[in-house]
Amino acid sequence: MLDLRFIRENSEVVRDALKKRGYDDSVVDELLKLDADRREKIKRVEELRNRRNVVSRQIGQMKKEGRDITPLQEEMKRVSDEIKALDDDLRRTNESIRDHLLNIPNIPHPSVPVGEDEEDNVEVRRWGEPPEFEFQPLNHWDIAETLDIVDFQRAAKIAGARFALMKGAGAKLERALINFMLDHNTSKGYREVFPPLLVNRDSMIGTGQLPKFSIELFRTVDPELYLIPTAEVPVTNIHRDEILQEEQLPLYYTAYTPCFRREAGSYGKDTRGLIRQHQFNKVELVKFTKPENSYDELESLTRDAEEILQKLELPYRVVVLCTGDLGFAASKTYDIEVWMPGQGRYREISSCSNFEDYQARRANIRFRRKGQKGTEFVHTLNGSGLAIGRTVVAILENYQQKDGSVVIPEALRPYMGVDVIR
RNA sequence: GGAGAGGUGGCCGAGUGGUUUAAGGCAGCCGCCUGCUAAGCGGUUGUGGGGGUAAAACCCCACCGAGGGUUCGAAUCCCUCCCUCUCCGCCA
Repeated sequence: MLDLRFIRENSEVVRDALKKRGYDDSVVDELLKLDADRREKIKRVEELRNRRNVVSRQIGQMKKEGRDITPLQEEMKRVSDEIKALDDDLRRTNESIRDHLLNIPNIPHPSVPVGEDEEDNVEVRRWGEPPEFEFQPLNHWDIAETLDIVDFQRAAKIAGARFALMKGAGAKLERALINFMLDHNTSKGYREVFPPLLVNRDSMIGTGQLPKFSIELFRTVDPELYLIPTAEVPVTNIHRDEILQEEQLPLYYTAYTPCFRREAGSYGKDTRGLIRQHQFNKVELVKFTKPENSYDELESLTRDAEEILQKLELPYRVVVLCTGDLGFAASKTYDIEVWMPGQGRYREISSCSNFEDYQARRANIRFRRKGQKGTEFVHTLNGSGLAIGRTVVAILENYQQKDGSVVIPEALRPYMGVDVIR
């Protein structure tokens, strides 16, 4: 959420940001009107409240002295009624302002390239060479089914489309990758947490999933809770409504969680295989930082995620998302895309973002500088480190052998206990 | 699921309708005093918002788990909800 005062004082910046993202900017004018209206009403209602406070004190005094207070009481009755009416009015105005604010995306960082869609994302670096095969490389689902390590048929019977049943070495590969990544991340100074997988509405609003993107979420009915689409949600909300001390920052967390996504609107996309599932595992990186450090922290967070692919010796590239492709709450995002021989292209395996104070303002996460009055919002960042399912895909496809077996990357062998899946 | 207790400022803790529109203590910060230290004395200490100012100072409003209600006036009375704790039941 943006600061209303910021919008008031920098309306052109906000309008410009909305246009770059392909959003309608008329909301700015509506907000400015509501804001002026709000402040006018606050002024009036507070004057009335002040009058009521003063006179009520008088009444108490007079009553003690046994004087007649009836006329004052009658006047105050009218004042109170007026306050009540104005309060109702003001509440509606505030709600309307909040609705508008919650639906305005974050402002892209100046370094973010302007563009319409993923075609306009800009590659910033590559690592590794796509492997050469002396045979036609297979899709991961063909490899997996042959090895009998993923069963899509039975998963569909149990749950439906976009679910997978991992079996044998497939299940173990999943578990090995989780442990491997968590160990890597904790060695980089991230504190491991295992959060709730169902969260309340306030948490979803805090990180920006609600109210705008409810269609993407699975929800329980009684009580009303939401299945997390990413560990970003519960982990960022760890410090919701808190005031941190400057010395506590930066805070680094890593969490393994399953993630649940409706994938509404992606019908027909990646219908086969493990790429796009309703339930998938992910290891996440989350940072809380001081504002002046957040962009350096974004760089190091991205490098931390990249290192996992380097250790696994999987070729990848890093792209910076353009304004049109940038997520709603993000100011700047690097996608890490791993090479997938079965598809002959790079596919997203991690998304590392700086949200600046956008989530912190929604979730009310602040800090106090030593020796200074007042508070500031922290900056929040997160990135996948990494998506497990897609890493499985990358390993199966990049390490496939002519005989149908799959070699396990060396760094992963201590976790897998075997060198080859056959 | 049943029964009960409780949620007050960084912490402890008083407060059941009007000099408590949050006492007192602890901790923190500042200063003073003392040639003896975890001693004494005084002051100070939150968050958000509106106004004001060149910027301050300053003035005002709100905040005692959340939201409603009663009242001239609510931490205090009433209603709904949330959370925590204890006991019972059930349970991985």
